[in-house]
Amino acid sequence: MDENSGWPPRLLAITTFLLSKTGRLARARLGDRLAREQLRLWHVAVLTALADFGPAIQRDLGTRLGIDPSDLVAVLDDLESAGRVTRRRDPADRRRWLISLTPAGESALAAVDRAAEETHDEVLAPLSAAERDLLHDLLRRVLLHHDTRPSAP
Amino acid sequence: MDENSGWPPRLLAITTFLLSKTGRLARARLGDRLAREQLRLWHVAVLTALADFGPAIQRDLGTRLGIDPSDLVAVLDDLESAGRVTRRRDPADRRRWLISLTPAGESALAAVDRAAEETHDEVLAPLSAAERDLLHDLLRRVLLHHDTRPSAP
DNA sequence: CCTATATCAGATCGACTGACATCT
DNA sequence: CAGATGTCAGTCTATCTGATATAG
Repeated sequence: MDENSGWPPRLLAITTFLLSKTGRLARARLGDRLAREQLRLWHVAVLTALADFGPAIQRDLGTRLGIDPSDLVAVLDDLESAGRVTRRRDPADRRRWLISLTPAGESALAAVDRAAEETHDEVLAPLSAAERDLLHDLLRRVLLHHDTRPSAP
Repeated sequence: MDENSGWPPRLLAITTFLLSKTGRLARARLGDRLAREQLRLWHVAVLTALADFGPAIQRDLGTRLGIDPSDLVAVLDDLESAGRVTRRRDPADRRRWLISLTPAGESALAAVDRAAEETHDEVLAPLSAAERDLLHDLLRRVLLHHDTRPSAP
């Protein structure tokens, strides 16, 4: 089975190489589908955070999602000009912006769900449903074990 | 378990998101260890290809590994100036360079094996040995299913 | 005065594109 | 001449740094 893959067997033996390659594949395919909805991955991360945790201060969004504060600016500019989030000053601390999801943002999330499903069918095609669940669980445990991003504000 | 992870549950539900994140994690950690040996990931790919398949024409290396021919130039420049590969003109077709592994290249590969093992212990820490094998097999099947890179010239 | 927040300008890196000299 | 091979210059994107204006 190694023989017709084209990859050097020594490379295929390195699990982190496989992770890196499949990760890049997954990112590219998901990104393609999201682009049809005028969305990028960071946009999705922000929308899901607002949907799951409610309105948030810009800075907290950044630390929670692990996106650089300076890059978050442009992401929110995009989402705001598309009407998917609103930026309001926090009356209690006027340095802060309070970010909220709009109905347009919620419907964008519905499109994200469809895009994710389609991407899974494509990317995980060689795996059975049970194997997909298994892969999901393994990856989830790996990610959460290493995560430095989050923690409570 | 979702509650203390910091990530939005909706994001964690997307397998391709997990793949993307863990892939980036794996790439970063492996890259750190390889940097100690003055190696990058593309350097490793080239060295393994030469070790597994023997000397190769530059262009075949590029198509086999899926690296852009123009980027391969710099990768080989690095490896050659470090004495890890040699570039010789193909006497039969003087447009072509014939790339060969040197003893220094082989010993670099030994260092790569150590780096990969250390990285696995770090990145896959939350998984048992059996689970690591399982993850490896699942990722391998996903990657090989999608691969467009290889095939015979 | 010192810190926090948001923003902007720029460096860096990896992947990709287009032009080109050399050789078959 | 047409096509293949390797090389160089430049673009594009994502990520990260550093400086700055405003507010607490």
